[in-house]
Amino acid sequence: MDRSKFVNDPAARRRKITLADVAAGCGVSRATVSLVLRRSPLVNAATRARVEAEFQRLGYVYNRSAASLRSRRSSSVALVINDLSNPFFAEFAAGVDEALAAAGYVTLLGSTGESAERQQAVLASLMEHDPAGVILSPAEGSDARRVCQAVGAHTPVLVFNRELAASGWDHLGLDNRDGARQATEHLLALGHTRIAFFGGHAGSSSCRQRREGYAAALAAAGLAVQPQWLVETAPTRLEAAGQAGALFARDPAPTAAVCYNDAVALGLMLGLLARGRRPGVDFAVTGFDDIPEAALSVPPLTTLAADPRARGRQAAALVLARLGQREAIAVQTIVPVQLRVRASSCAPGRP
Amino acid sequence: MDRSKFVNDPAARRRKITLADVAAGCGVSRATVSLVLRRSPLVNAATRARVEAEFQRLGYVYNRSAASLRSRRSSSVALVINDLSNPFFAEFAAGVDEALAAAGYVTLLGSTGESAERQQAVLASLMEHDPAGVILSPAEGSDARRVCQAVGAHTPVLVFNRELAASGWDHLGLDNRDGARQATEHLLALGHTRIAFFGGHAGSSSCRQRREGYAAALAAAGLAVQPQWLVETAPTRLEAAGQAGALFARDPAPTAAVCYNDAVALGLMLGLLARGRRPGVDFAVTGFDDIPEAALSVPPLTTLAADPRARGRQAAALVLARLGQREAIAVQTIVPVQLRVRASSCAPGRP
DNA sequence: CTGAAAGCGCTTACAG
DNA sequence: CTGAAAGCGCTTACAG
Repeated sequence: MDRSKFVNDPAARRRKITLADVAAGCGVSRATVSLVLRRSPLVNAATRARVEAEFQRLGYVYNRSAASLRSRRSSSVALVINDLSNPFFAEFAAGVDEALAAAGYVTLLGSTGESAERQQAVLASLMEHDPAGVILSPAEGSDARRVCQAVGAHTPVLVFNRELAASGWDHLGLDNRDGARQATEHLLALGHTRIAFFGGHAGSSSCRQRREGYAAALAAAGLAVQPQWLVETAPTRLEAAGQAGALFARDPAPTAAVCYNDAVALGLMLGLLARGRRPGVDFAVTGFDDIPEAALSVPPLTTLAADPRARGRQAAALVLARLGQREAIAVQTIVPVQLRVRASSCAPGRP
Repeated sequence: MDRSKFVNDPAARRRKITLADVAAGCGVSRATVSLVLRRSPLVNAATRARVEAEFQRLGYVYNRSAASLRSRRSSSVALVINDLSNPFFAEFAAGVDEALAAAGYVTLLGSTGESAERQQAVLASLMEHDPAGVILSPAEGSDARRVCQAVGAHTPVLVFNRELAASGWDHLGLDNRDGARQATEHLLALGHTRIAFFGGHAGSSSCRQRREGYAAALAAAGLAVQPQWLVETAPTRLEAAGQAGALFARDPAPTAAVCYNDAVALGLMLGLLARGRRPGVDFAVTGFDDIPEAALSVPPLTTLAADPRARGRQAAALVLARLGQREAIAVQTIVPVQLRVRASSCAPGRP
């Protein structure tokens, strides 16, 4: 009797336990085991107990890919973001993953590093894994048509943060306009009248919207926007620090700046110090995002809180809600942001 | 002629294009198309061109799950970490994802929130997606046996950061002992002789190792460790700030502290300020991790850099290297950490 | 170099 | 309530 092939053949020994093994092990059909797996009420309680005991005994692991293939129902969702090293996106991703896991989905992660080219490759690769839906925070310069081509027409997409013109997809965004308006009104209420808008690329939708809110608040106060108070920078700490001088190139110089985001505001504060001006004493600064460092900088930064983790949970809920009903019209969700007043926004003229 | 079922049936219209469609579309067998997909040199160049044109024309998307099922080769790797809101792990995850994507794998994300219970559930869920390997940064209090049970014997695991006793898996860790030794020697070289070790749970392997390095450096300098200079805290800024007073409860008080990590060090600095002591002037502090905030705190924090993104890439490479040869012996990789000297580590006795 | 057939592990009608 | 059969989209020997 040759049992060696069962005992020694490594391939045989490491074969994974399948549903058929369980069925054979307790003398029922594979269909019945499948019904037990999916908690069907059709199965006799005694049969169910026998099958479940066999799951334990054999150490059965459900093969969800095989199930997805047959049932045409995917249990994964793709999440495509710029970069996890940005705490705003890291928190967002944590919220997405938390909500997807709670709903029984797994998160397929992809990072674009803010490159539209890489975004195409990442999307193509993720689509081969047949996600039920896609949560996409588009890289700067994304082309809606190319993204559409990569994702196809059958997979619902939720676009987060940036806009993707005319894509026809659901969108979840922050109320950039209102946030910048709140920050500007806060500075006006402190007595500032010469207020700059500092940082960001004017071409991006979020920067445009924030500038609109800033301009609207000034206009409502009867103040005109001075062109030399609109300073463009990459949205990074480093570039912002380097551009601080641009605010004081021409008179009248501003006494406060609404910054594109927290990174820019923190950079500006460093740049101000380097020029002998004390942020929060000689010059008022506000940010946008409320990243963890905002509360810890010196001085602490007045900013707008968007709660990215909650936004992640919300994005997951929105994309899951789409799975049943793909024909419906696209939903645009705009989330309010909250002003967090800290010491960086001082009154003008304080010594 | 009833064509309505082809034109109007939504199920028919949204049917995805399969390899069979492509084969039919250019009059070859499915096997040939499969060979084209996998870039086999067996296919005639003209045939290959025809098939590839058909991919374009039909907008074919490869179904990697079906391929994995048949070929028994997975193209995903599971990544299980505590929480992306910790910048150390976010950077690590970014590095893992970068390297996996470059190798053609997709990252399946799971977060434990530092709960061993949740870790079991997350692992079970991820295993159902049949990852080729698992990268696991164990939650505090993980039980190697339970983790083994969830992962099974057939999937290679790379354990990151913490140790998982006797699991028999590959391990990638920081040189905690040497890092703490470097920090302590740096403070000794500045002239300190009363140096505390502040923060962390003495039960965790990383805290134990860092304390060892600290004690070794003191011993090498002929100094004894004073028990009242060993202060335990949760590894958070908040708890660390609250425990600052413990350093000064008994004489002789220390003039410097090697902290368990950056979060603890930043908290201690706040706690020192609250007690009227100026970190970097009256008292020297070092951290561990070099999180982005370390360079920006006031004063900037002397700490040990572990380059978590590079560690992520390394972890991905290690787990991918395991895929072919699962029988081999476990590899323990210890990565050196580098001291970054900043203003928080002052000399003693400066006014 | 290409094709016909079997099969990966599951689910889904359909009988009984 | 349970089982036999077909099939999801692919790959893999095996013929030719």
